[in-house]
Amino acid sequence: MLDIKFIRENPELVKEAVRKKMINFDVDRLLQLDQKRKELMLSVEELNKIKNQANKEIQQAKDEEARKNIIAQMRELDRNSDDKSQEFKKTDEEFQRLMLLVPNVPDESVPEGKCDADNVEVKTWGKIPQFKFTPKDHIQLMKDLWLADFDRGAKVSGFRGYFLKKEGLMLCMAIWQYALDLLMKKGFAPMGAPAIVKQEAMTGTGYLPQAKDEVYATTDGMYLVGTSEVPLMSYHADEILNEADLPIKYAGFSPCFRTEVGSYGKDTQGIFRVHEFMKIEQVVLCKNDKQESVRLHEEITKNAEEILQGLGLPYHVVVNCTGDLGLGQVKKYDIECWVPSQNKYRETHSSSYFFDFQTRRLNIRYKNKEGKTEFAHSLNNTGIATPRVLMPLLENNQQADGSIKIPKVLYKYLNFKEIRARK
RNA sequence: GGAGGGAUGCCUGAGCGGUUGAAAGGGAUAGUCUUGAAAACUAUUAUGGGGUAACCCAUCGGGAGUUCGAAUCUCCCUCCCUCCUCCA
Repeated sequence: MLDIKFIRENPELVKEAVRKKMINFDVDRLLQLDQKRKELMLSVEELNKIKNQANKEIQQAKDEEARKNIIAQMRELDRNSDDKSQEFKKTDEEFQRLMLLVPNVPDESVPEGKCDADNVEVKTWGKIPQFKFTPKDHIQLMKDLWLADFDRGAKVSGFRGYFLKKEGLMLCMAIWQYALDLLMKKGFAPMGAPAIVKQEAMTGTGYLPQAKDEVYATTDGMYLVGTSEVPLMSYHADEILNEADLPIKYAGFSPCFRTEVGSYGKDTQGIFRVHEFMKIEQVVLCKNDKQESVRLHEEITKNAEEILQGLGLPYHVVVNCTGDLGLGQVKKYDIECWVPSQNKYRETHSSSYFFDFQTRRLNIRYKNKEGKTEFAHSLNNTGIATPRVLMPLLENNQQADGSIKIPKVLYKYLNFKEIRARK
């Protein structure tokens, strides 16, 4: 959510943001509503003032006669004030509804574009492997090595269902531990976060009402999170933090659920795009300062790069174009790992910052050195997501004999160094 | 799932339907005193909105209602606690 004052003073900037992010939103209508709301609020307050005064007079009234007189007058007044306050309530509700749909303004450095095809590569790392044999895709590898069962996954869980088996699961667990250890060394506090949350948490982080179709709801009105960013950001909702404690860094671990509507036909096979997965997520709260947000954004992006470098996975970093930004995001980098079978990079990480867009919705503030309360800034990035990362990991590390070489950094978490073909 | 109890400011904790935006204590901040510290004393100490300002409006978990008037009464919701039940 943006500050209404900012929208009033910079309507053109907001309209530009709407255009660039390709969102359907009428800024002028919001501003009209804002004006109307302000006027109604003033008249409601004026009526309240009169009522409050009259109530005091009733208390101090000398006799029953005087009391009754004032009460009679009040009744008259109430008839008018009811209409006004009803109108104010209606206007305010609509205003609040629209405020949740106003997009954040993208940074100047974000390239303009429509979709992920317009994202701009800013960095590459690692050597793309040259195979002297025909490499298999991850699906074939996982089937051959008994790392997953997709047929029974579909039987039990439906479309995009999967079972992780044997070394497939052990590998995932090793990767979690590896990523968590690395992030803990960087000062991130590990947090096991709930995956079932209330609506406020989804709205506060900006997934509702905007992306309603993409989240699962439970029968009792709760929601399944698509990332632990949701519970971890909500963790400090309605709190006033101390500036000295910032930045706060969490490494959240939770299952993640995504309906993947709108992705029909995309990545229908394998473990790249699934309805449920596990993710370690970097979540950061910092002070209300653009430089600090930018600095930390680079930092959490580097953390993810370090995780991938340790795993030896070739990747590139793209800066997402305006059309590929979420409602609240100011800027976003996607890190994409090389996938030999597809001969291209595929997204494994997403690193973004929001300024106070989320913290305004969640009411997360802190006391600054002058003793004033300000909204914090928020950022987040993937640490590692499984099983998705297995796709580049298995494919890039496959050997001519069909086995998989395990990256050295995972040795300490596993009792095997390669996964051999089964007979 | 069943039966009760509760939610008040930074914290603890009072609060008869009408100067209660809210007692008291603690904490914090500033000042006096002191070589310094402690103690003592004094003062300040909620948030949001509007206004140049005086000041005004809203807020006692959230929402709806009763009333001229609600922290206080009624209903619904959320959360917490105790007991029973169930359970990885």
